[in-house]
Amino acid sequence: MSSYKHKKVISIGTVNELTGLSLRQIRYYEERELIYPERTKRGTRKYSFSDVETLLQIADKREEGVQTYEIRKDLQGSDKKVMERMLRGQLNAHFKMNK
Amino acid sequence: MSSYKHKKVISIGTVNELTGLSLRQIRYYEERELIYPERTKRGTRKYSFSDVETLLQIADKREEGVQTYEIRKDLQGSDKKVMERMLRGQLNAHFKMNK
DNA sequence: CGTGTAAGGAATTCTGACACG
DNA sequence: CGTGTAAGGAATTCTGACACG
Repeated sequence: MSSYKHKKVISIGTVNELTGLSLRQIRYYEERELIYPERTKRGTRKYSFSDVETLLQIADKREEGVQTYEIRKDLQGSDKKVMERMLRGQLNAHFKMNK
Repeated sequence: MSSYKHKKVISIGTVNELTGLSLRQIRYYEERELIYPERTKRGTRKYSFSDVETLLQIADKREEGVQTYEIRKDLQGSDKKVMERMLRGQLNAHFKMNK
């Protein structure tokens, strides 16, 4: 479930190819805390497919002129939704209170 | 289904960390046609999570002393099984002849 | 604020080869 | 056969900064 999508294995150059965003943009969105890549021992950034998806969403918002500060709030909102959904799923699985 | 698992986005250094295999070994198994990484324009190899799994299987076989030639035959055998399984699934979906 | 760029250094990856066996 | 290693070059990534606005 969290295995391939969230594993941080993609280098910034590949993320650039996957998203079309410049290295500068990708690093800047990290600085603004929209994404959270990991670092290898030598300090190179590693991204997950999930990060790539988020970057694609960011690119859309940016084209609409939305500022990074606003985008961060939106992303946190949808993160919360995902968490809630997962939590609900877990609870349902345990207590079998669905339908 | 084929999206994240088969997308070639992982560089050889990361594959080394994920599998514990040396760069030399990883490249050699490609030479012996056990795995098929893609190349970027500049020629660097890119692997998928699926390739990483295959490499893990190769490592196990090699520890048992199995030669690369034999391993290739085994891998092709399991590839065939996977293909058959997928094909059967497709057929079932279309003709609803399951159970 | 968001992004481009030149700068210098450090780490990565590539290939072909010699080595051992 | 399978893997290590030294070799030299090319490409990648990093950071901090100046620029425009």
